[in-house]
Amino acid sequence: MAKRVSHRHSMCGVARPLDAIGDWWSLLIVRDAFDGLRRFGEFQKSLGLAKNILSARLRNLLAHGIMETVPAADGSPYQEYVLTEKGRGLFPLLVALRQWGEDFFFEPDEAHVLLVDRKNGLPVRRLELRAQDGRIVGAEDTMVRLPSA
Amino acid sequence: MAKRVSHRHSMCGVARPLDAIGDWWSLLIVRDAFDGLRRFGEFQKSLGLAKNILSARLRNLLAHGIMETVPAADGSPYQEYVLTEKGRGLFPLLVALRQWGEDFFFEPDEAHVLLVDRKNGLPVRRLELRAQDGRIVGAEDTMVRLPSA
DNA sequence: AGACCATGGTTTCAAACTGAAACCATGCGA
DNA sequence: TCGCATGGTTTCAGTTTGAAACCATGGTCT
Repeated sequence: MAKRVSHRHSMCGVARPLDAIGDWWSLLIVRDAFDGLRRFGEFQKSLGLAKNILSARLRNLLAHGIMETVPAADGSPYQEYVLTEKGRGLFPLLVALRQWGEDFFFEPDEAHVLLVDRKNGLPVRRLELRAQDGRIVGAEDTMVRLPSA
Repeated sequence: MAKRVSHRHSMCGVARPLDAIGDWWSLLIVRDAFDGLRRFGEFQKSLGLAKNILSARLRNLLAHGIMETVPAADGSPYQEYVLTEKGRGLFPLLVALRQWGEDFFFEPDEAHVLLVDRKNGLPVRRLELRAQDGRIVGAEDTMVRLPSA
């Protein structure tokens, strides 16, 4: 479970997060958690994955501090799985994924789930990346700089 | 390769993109492609993955229209792999991943690669998600709305 | 108490996937 | 012609996946 990328360059800033998340199922679990799901059974029903797999993925998310268990909530003798701060930090990633999906995986007229502002129900804008001076920048406008200097 | 999530609800707006990407390796390939890598050998050296796996992942990325092959460039008799429009659309996702990594996987003083503005070498800002009215919104401020209405 | 059931897992086992290494193919240049 | 660089494919053992069966705990009903 821990040896997916044998950190050859001690794992770059993209590989390390990927390794922590684990796999796609984990990300779908996190998404469901953002949607308010908390119980083992809820995740299982929502995602339709095998219980052993769900169990392993939750364990991994706990181990990486992305989710944590809390004793109960409604008095039932079970525990619930909730996002940690670190887990909630995945929100922009999920939004990016969703917006990419909207752009390239749905016909213009095809109905799809929409991420909307709670305040007024209007769809949110696109994610935007800005430079220090406030310009919106894309891939072409940026580059990675090594730790160095 | 195509049956990772047996689209139970015909696959939501998050699962469908995930399915197309394939796996973590694919995302690392895309990241390398953003960094200018184009050749089979370059990807293999950079990522250190087995050639058969790289071959399979590239095939998958091609099949999903995320990358495409172009005849040559420097006259060599080989093809190069470049991002399509769809592939370039993954930029925000990679940025999200990178920023999450910066937040939770590096010590404050630990050196790490930085995404900078080409124009002036300054680090870019954080990704931001805004509502229609311009407010910056987080997970708590949003919800998903079903196709319905 | 005893039977039953809901929830949340673990175990088992066959099939699929992964990845290291060996092999193959093509197009050079010496 | 030989040798080599590049870009793959094939082979095969080891790992992972996932469906199904099983197990455990605690509550409910009678």
